[in-house]
Amino acid sequence: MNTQPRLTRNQDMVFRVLVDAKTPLSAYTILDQVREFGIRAPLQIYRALDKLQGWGMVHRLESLNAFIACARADCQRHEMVAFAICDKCRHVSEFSDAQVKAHLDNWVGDKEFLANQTAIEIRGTCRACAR
Amino acid sequence: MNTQPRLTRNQDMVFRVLVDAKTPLSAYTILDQVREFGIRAPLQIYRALDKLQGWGMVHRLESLNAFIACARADCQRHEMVAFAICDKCRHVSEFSDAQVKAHLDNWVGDKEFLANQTAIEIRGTCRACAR
DNA sequence: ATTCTTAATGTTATAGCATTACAGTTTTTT
DNA sequence: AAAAAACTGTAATGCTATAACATTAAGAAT
Repeated sequence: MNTQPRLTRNQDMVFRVLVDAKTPLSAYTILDQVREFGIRAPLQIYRALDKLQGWGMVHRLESLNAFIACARADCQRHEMVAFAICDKCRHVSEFSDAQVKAHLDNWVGDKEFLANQTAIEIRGTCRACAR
Repeated sequence: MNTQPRLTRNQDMVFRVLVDAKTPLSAYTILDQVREFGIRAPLQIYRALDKLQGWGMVHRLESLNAFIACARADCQRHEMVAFAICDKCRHVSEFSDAQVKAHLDNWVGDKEFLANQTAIEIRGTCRACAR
């Protein structure tokens, strides 16, 4: 988890696209939106995403194969983060629960498992879509 | 979450492969192992996996795009399940933590989010690989 | 038993997601 | 200025998943 320098051109473009979209985007969708600025290949997107993830500015949603900008103004804190993903409108709520983190930490501690990264993704229907 | 009838030929083959492998397998890896029995197309695997997942006999590991047989002898109970995945040896520990479940239920309850399915996947290094 | 209905199968083609390999450029450090 | 490190560009390829359509098998009802 590196410390974050100034963004490069590609990184900045990718990040802006994700910030503007309120919804998760696949790498190829991002690509489509930056083609007009000269980016042509998927790898250019994936490389930028890797860096942005490393800095905690972007999260990968494993169950969607998609990416979303970090919801928190200050992207420095990296506690355990969880997502509630609406399967109807694709809205994503990001939250972090200290108690959930504590319990999982506890479990892996017991097993002497060295946790690196944790994905918690709840799929379902948000309140707005539930009617 | 259907009730489970007797397995069909394809379902049975796919399930056996997953039970024998102690480690998660991709759909295409499964396919390779059942080609000799006449299965030729990915879709045949995916269809069997869908059913097996519906019956709780197989879990999908979202962060690996892979599948694993349920670790519990009795595959009927479907509480919230979590996985600790070793990135070195690919060993997967399946566990379920009532307290984690309670906290997440709590959170989604507050938000009036209708949870359907929850993935909790901890990536890291297991004890055996940590030396 | 024959019909009706539903579920599962087989096959081809295609869509969507991600990485390897290699060459070149820019930026930072010394 | 030279060396090292980070980033970029491009093409090719590999892995994951589904759409569409035709067929077959299995179970239920009369």
